[in-house]
Amino acid sequence: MPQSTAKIVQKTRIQHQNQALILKAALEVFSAFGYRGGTIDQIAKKCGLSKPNLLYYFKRKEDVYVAVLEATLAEWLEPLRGLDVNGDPIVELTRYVSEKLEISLKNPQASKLFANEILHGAPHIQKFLKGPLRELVEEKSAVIAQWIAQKKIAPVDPQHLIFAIWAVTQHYADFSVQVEAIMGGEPKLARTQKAVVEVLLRGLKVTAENPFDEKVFQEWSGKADAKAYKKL
Amino acid sequence: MPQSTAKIVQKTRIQHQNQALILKAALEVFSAFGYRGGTIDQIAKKCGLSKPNLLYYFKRKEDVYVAVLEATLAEWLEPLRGLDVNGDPIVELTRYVSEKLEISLKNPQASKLFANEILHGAPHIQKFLKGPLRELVEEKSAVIAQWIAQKKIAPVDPQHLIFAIWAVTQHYADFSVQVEAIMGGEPKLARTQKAVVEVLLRGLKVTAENPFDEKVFQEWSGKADAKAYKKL
DNA sequence: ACAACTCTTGACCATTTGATCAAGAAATAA
DNA sequence: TTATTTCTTGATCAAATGGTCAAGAGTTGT
Repeated sequence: MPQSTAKIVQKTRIQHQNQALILKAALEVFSAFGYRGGTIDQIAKKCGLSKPNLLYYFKRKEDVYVAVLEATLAEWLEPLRGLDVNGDPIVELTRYVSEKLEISLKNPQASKLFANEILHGAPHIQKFLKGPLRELVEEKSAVIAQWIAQKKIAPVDPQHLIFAIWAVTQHYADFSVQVEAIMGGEPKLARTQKAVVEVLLRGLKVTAENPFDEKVFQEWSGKADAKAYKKL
Repeated sequence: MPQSTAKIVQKTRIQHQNQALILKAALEVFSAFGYRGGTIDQIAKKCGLSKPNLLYYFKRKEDVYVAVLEATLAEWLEPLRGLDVNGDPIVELTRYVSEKLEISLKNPQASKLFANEILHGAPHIQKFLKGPLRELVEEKSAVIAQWIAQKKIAPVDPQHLIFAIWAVTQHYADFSVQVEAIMGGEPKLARTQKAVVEVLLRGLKVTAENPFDEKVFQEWSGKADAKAYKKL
């Protein structure tokens, strides 16, 4: 008998090779046209396989989509993982923002694929959002909250800070067409990185000239959602 | 003879009425499923018209899409238009950010429709991006640059600041599924507004405690792109 | 009431597209 | 070589979908 049901467990060299071909082509097609917009004919043609041959490796169109989508999720989480509570907050956050921006811009297709999935209700990755992603955000929110408690950075809502970082960094990949239309061309990575870091993080710095704002801090730490950060 | 070619110029009461019905249903469908993903059957069913009847008002599916898309563009520009060079920068920017966020959250479908269009290369609104939108951004970038020159706010790249504001405010509408998955429910508008304003604008404030940073300013105003802001 | 115009729809068509299948070609193991 | 498994594809299907058309129903002005 052939393979199990939907996915091929892992076997021959040629399987490995063709699956990689398919996933690569599928990323291009789905990121450009969306799930409904992309066709398996397109994908098959793009990687030089016949349509039935493609369907030999992935039984259904949806299987191809899910496979390529899941391949991007790990990459998505990676940069945030590195946020180290023992490091200097500004250094850590600067690294995170720069890295996230760079990854988004280096692989805009993955970013767009992900954005498209979320935009249409994330029908295939609900579990990822409510599971690993949520847990990681909670963990790293706690890290940021700790920095605030230690008065190393100005008080902000950690979750919303993370959202802001995601929003801005992905914006340059997902909305590249708009950015380029307005700026009249592709912006330079280094320049964008600097601008984004400044916009997002300057307000957080605590220095001699920017003392920690006790008033805002009191107000902030009195909030009802302090529960989430108390468990430190 | 019937109407002109594609669009109906403006005639009877019943035309007005049905076109409004169609556009409303089309917004729901296209924002949820994208252009390729949404079908005219869906739209027709949703507004209680037969498919041929819908096609009587809009000859082609694309015409429906373009019509509903264009209807959102004006709304898109509106909040930024209000940025007043004579007002207090922080007040003006706070109003802009709050307003943009509120509009996005009040009409997430329009926001998602727009996001989807850009995400897939903006095939229908290239002119809008390179025309009215770009002009408005240039105009308002100049306003922000002037505030910086007057040392009323800290130096930032105005265009990137505007991008950041767009990115963050739209994030809550376009990626609402992700936000809700992580926060465990729909966030409160007022709370989000406050957090977003803080994250985006706190770094800009110039007060006794946050003096204007001459060093960064020198560096910034020496940049090659100062050309764009010199024409003030 | 009548004519002219506007609106509505059932039936129909052509194309696209996801998916199947049987049969043959390649590769692999004996 | 031979047997077995893996891989490939032309032909074909059924469903979905954008779009057409002619004929009839409704509305409006005179």
